[in-house]
Amino acid sequence: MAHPPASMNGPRSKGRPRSFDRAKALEAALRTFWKLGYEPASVPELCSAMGVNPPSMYAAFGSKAALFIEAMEHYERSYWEEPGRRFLAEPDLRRAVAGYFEDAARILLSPETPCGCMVVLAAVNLADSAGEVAQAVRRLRMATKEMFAIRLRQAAGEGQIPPDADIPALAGTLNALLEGLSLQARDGLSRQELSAMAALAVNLLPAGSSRR
Amino acid sequence: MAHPPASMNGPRSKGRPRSFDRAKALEAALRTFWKLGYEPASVPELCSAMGVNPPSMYAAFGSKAALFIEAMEHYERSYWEEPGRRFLAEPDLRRAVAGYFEDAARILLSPETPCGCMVVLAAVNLADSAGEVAQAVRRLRMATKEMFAIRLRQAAGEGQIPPDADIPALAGTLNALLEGLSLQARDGLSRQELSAMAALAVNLLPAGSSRR
DNA sequence: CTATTTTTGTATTGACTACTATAAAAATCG
DNA sequence: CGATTTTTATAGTAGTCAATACAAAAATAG
Repeated sequence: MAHPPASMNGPRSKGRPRSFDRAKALEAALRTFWKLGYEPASVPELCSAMGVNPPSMYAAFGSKAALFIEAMEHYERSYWEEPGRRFLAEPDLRRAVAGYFEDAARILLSPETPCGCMVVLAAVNLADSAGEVAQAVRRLRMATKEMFAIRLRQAAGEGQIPPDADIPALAGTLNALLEGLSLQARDGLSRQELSAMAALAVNLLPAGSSRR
Repeated sequence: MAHPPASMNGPRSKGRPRSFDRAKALEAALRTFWKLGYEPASVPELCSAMGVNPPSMYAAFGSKAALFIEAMEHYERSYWEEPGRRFLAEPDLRRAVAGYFEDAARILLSPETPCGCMVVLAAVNLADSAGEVAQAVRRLRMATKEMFAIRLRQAAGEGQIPPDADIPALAGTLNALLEGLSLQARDGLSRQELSAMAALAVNLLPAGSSRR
């Protein structure tokens, strides 16, 4: 515990250097929250997974709620940002939807990570005291729905779906199906089952104006 | 507290009679679990809603877990049994699906009850110690999926969907969408929004053999 | 009546929760 | 060097959790 671990900090500040890697500790916390959920993950269990004692965790992250929110933001960036970019960039709407739900099935049942989506599952049924966490999670869920809506508006402008399509309802339904898949993943369905279900998502889209 | 309240028990047993209505207490517990979730609903809070002290609750129901399971079974019978019967009895598959999801939207956002489905939402993210509850909830969720599968097999036999349709995937997708709607309901969507989404469920069904 | 049985309310149990007071340790600054 | 600052580990804090020990109360049985 003599030298500071490899971390790219600027000019060393004055006090005793931190003896753990903040990013790795956050990753460990993410895994624990993802697997157990917000409230079942106790602070001692989190700290044990992080390899850190409670006072160090509180000094570095502030509180259990702040640690969760930071872990969730890291999760979103690590797992969903790139699929989201592909979804928005794919010119063909049906290919975009099929591709996104394929990505989702892969993420939700990756053998290397806990089952299901952390944002959907890890913060359901919170006590009133965790209102801060519930708010942050809801905001992220709404962002995904809005992403669907953006891509659908674009498709409506290009005639890939009828111009009078009910875009909020479509976006909401895609979002509901996506969140439902997380529950299925945690209930133990196989990767094949989940992929077969994801492939049906495109059926929710109404026919393009070129076909009617 | 002199006479036993109106209850249709057989020959009175020996000891001091119960001073509360077991069925009404169960109903109050159901509301509390439904609104708060399994773990956030504390025993003192449950007992307060039931108008009963903890020892009486434990004598009547056994444990918090047993109380939840009994409340959930009562919930299922009270709210979903009849829609399920209609779904299985309706001869036209598309009308059956549309009707069931309409019913669901109404139940999930009834102004008189908490938002969302108790079976889907009230027992997500449980601590390991609540394994008994998690198992009971999962069993009920699987029963709903099996109900979809039964009706789809019947429809495939009648040519309302292609005979080679992937029925497990279809049933799973309908189930995932239904469960996703519960999350949307709890996230604050309106009855109109939820109904519009529910109406899209029939689009998941492949065209009947008479059309290809 | 007394004996027995069951429910009642009060008050508590030990275990667990998130969080922190304290002081020693380890770095930089002057 | 000594002074300052920050992190560390130990050992707690107060509060809440599900579940109960206990004895008074209220019924039936004989």
